[in-house]
Order: sequence, then C-alpha cells, then structure tokens
Amino acid sequence: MDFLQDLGKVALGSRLRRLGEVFAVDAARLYEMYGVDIHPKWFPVFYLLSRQGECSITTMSKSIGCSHPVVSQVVKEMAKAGLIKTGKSSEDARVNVVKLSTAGKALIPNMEVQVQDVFEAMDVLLRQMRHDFWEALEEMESLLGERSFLERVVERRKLRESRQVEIVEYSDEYHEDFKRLNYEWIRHHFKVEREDYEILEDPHGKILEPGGAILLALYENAVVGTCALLKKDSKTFELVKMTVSTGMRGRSIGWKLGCAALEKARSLGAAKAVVESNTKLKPAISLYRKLGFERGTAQHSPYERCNIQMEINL
Amino acid sequence: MDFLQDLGKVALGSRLRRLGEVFAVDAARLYEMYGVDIHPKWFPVFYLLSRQGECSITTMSKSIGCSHPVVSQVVKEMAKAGLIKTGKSSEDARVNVVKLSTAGKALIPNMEVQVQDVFEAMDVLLRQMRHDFWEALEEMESLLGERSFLERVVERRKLRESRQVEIVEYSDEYHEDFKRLNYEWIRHHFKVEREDYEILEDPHGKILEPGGAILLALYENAVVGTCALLKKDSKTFELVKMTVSTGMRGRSIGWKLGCAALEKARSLGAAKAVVESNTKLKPAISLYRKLGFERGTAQHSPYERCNIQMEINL
DNA sequence: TATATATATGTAGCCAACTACGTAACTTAA
DNA sequence: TTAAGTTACGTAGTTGGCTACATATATATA
Repeated sequence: MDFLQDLGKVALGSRLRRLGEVFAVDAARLYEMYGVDIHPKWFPVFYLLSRQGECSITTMSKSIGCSHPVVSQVVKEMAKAGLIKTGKSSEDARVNVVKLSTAGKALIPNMEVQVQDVFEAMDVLLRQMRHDFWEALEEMESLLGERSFLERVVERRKLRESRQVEIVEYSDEYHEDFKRLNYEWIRHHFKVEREDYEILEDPHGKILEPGGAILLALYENAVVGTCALLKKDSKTFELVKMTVSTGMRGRSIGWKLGCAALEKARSLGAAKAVVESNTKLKPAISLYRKLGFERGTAQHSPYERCNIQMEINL
Repeated sequence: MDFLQDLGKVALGSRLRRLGEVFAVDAARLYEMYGVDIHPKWFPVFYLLSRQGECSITTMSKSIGCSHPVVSQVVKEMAKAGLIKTGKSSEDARVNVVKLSTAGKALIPNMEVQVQDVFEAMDVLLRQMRHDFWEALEEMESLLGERSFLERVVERRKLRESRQVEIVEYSDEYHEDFKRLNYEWIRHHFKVEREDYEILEDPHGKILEPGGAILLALYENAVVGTCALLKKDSKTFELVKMTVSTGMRGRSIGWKLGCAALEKARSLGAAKAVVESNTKLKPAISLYRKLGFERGTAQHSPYERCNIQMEINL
C-alpha cells in the first residue's frame, strides 16, 4: 500500500474505485444475510421493478445509468431464476415489458428491510464523520461536471509548457524556421503577397538593418512562434509576422511574444506601436486587445488581407 | 440517474466506483496524450519499476495492492511489448526479477511529466473545493477500517429487531416454547438436573402458584427468550430460567427481559432479587452486572452447575 | 536425510462491466 | 407507399479484475 501513498493524489481514481469495491463486497454479503436471494448485480433492476411495477429494458438502463446489454443480461438471468416475467408491449412490439413475478415480489419485504438498515447504517456513518463526505462527493462531482479532469490536466500542461517557452532574439540560424512558420500561416488563411516574400526572404535587409527587431519563441530548442518589429519612423514601430505554430497554440505564447516585442520597442525608443490585421482573425485581435492595442484610424496598408489597424501608446 | 438519486446514500458504493471510473477514463486518454504508449492497466507496474529499478512479481502485487496473477499478466504483456526484461533471481530460483528495458526506460521522462501535471491538476482541483475531499476520504477509510460497513449494518439490524421484541407474561400456549428454549441451553452448556425438570414441566405449580412470574420475549410472534421469578420469601425473588434463543443473541433481548423481570419483582413487593449462575457464562454474568446485580454471599444452591450468586436491592 | 510446509509464480477460468454490431420494428419524408 | 433514418433489443466479443489450482523451489523439522 506504500504505493498509493507514494503516488498520493495522482491515484485518487483507483482509491475511489477501491473504496467503492469495499462497499460492494459487503453488499454481496448483505443480500444473503437478509434472505434477498439475488445476485448483487441484479439489485438495481430488482429495486427499480419493485418501485416502478414494470419497465422496458432501455428505461431501466437509462435510470440505472448502465448500458442496455447489462440490463438485458440481468433480466434474462432473473427470468431464469423465476423472479421476473417478460413480454412484448402491445403498443410497440420492439419493447420488452419486464415485471416481477410472484416469487420476485415475495422478496420485496426483505429487500425493503435491508435497504432501510443499510440506509440507517450509512446515515449514522456519515453523521459520525467530522468531514461532510456526502457534500464533498457532490461537490467533486459537480466540479468535474463543469470541467472534466482531462481538461484540467491539459490546462496544467499548457501552463507548464508556456513556462518553458523562451523568447530569444533573431539570428541567422533561425531564418528557415522564421520563413516556414510565417509562410505556413499566411498560406493557411490568405495568400502570400509580394511584401511577405520580400520580408521573409531578407529579414536582415528589411527588418533589422532599418532598425527593427525579430523575436522568436523557443520550446525545447524548437522555434514555435515568431514576431517582428518594423521601424516606421523614429517613434513608431509596427508589429508584424506574429505567428505561433498550430500545435502550440493555447499556451500563451502569443502573449509572451507580444509583451517581449512591446518591451523591445520601448527599449528602441518607440512612443507608439501599431499592428494591422484582419477582423476574421478573432484570436489575433483579442490578443492585441489584451496587449493594450486599441482600434486606430484606418490607414493605407501594403497588405491586401488587412482591414483593421490597431495602435498602442508606449 | 433518478435511480441513484432515489436510492440516495444506499448507493454510495456504486457512486464512488463510478466517480473512480471517470478518472480512469480520463487517465487512459492522458497516457496517449503524453506519449506514454502503455495500456492504462500497465501503469502501476511501470511506475513502480521506474522508481524501484527492479522488483519481483510478489513484491509488486503487494505494493500495488492487487493480486499477483494481475502483475504476472501485465509483466508478460509488457515484456511482449518490449518494455520489460525478466529473469530468474540468482539467490532464489523461484523469483522472477523484473526490470524496465531500454525502451521502457525511454518512456520515463514523459511519464514523469505526466504524473507531475496530473498531480498539479488534482492539487488545484482539491484546493478549489470548499470541502476537504481528501481528508474526508481518509476519514471514511479509517472509519471503515475500525468497523466494516457490514458490521455497521448488522448492528442497525439488531437494533431494529430488538425494538420489535415484545415482553409478555406467560400463558399456557407458551409452555412448549418455554420448555424447548430452556432444555436447549441447559443441554448445550451443562446437563438437565432434577430441579430443572420439575420447574420446566410444571411452571404453573412451581413458579406461578407460589407467587412468582414468567416473562417471555416475542419477536414476530415467536418466543425468542424466557425468564422467570421464583418467590423465595415475601421480600425476595430469584431470577431463573433466563435464556435467549441462539439466533437472536446480541440484540439486547436479555437486557429487556431482565429489566422487565426486575420491574415485575418490584410490583410484586420484592425488596431484593438474587440470581445464580456459573462463572463460565461470561455474557450472562456481564448482563446481570449491567442490570445492577452484585456478587452476593455464596449460599447453598439446588443446582450443581451454579458457582456464583449475585443479588440486587430493589 | 526424508518429509512436511511455505513461498513465488504461472495458468485456467470466472465475473461484471463494457463496446460493436445485427435485426426487427417504428417514424418520417419524399 | 416506399425509402431512409431511428429506436429497442439481443448477441458476440473484449477487458481488467478476481479466485483456484498446479508447479517449482526453499525452508523447517523429525
């Protein structure tokens, strides 16, 4: 058992299942003890029928919350044991109407006594606890209902990965990646324009030498995002070539790149930064807004694809 | 789902298991997502080996807390998948020393990242809760460790049954039951003596007519216990023929009979009641003590089997 | 030393859940 | 009214756990 201890909270699932098993084992003994001579797995069906009178297979599987083959199987077994009578419905020949036989009904009183005792024992047990186990269980179920555990883990993963993302300055070794990522996203959404080609093929001549900058996001030594600052005039830079590789989106890499770029612009003496985009690109617009950009006065853009201009005072 | 609602706390077991399942399903997706290309059920073995280096089958089954065939099976499957190397121990040719292969070890980094993320997600989830689910779980486990759920239900049952036990005065219709129960217990522990025979065959002449009384415990209209008051003198009664049927012990029936008998003695004007027994009969002695009897001065008893005399002032 | 018992493992088979798929019956739309 | 889709149910096969039993080896005891 040191193992569960060791794994601790990671093994909560197994732990819950195991605790459930403990109850199940005891339950099996109880049926015997109370003279309710049924297989434990029959109980849900039996109980349901004792309450509802008659049910179809599907109705039962839905209210019990298990697959219909299980119910079908159980009904077959119980019929063989003489506890159940089945028959076709007169209204819909597909449905199998199931009800308790006389022998089955004869078990009801014992079963009710058993349920009563089990209920009381559980009630006493729960009231004896310092923690409200029942409420805690409900809360856990409801939280997992809002967002599954899987989603929660994925979120942690993205967080961890984003922490491992590093922003670095451009150097020639990144030229291929810089081109690849940008051509990819442009081709995916629009088409490559003359301006794109010129910049991507000659980042040195078109961005760096005129006094701009290029930043790259690295994750595990691979380039997963790019962003550049184009110098417009002594006090103004334009944010361009901002992209994050498809597999790494949702990890705040755009945010990191954006922050780093604005920081860089400030250090280069900028008073204002602008960015052009397309209203189709919702996530991009929303990122720029989060970074502090606001819708600016529309100006002539060299790109066909741009229909919105945003700016920020630094 | 109305079913679980309806059954409420009675179905706690299923509910726990189901919640455990939810985690298990998500876990299965996670292995894939993290590139830990293993069957979910392999995880415990894999994790253990990644920590311990090498283990035997039994060691693993013990620390994981599952049966050894499962481990044996998993090891076979993992070996087939090339993740594990096995070999006989040099010290003990029975033990199968299991360790990760190079391919298996290659998965460790991914697995560790996964465990880390899962741990954090769980930690966040638990800290987000108003109730302390983790503590509640521990408390529940510890309570069930002290006394199993089965025992708790049995206790409720006894309580319920004892509430249904009724104490009535003797009448001739009970003669057979009175005799049967008493002969049974005497024969079981000792042997029937002349005195027993006389009283049991003629309760009217030996008990009632001299001014004594007989009380019976009824459960579902069946006699499940007896007790009589023998008049010794105007102020003293002796408690005799106190017995409870074997199947109904542990339901405080003796206590009920005893209380009723003392009450009856008082109403008959007694100032003192005595009882004779044998020190071998621990439960009987302890019952008398609980009723208020204290060890009295030993007197001559007509029964061979008696070696202790107790009395109480009413 | 011979024998009895304990231990480590593997094999076979059971069990209760599941999914996948086929069939029959009903419902809807052309 | 016919075709297409939906629903109810059963069957078959999978899975992950279990227990029971068989086998080989170790250890303890007469």
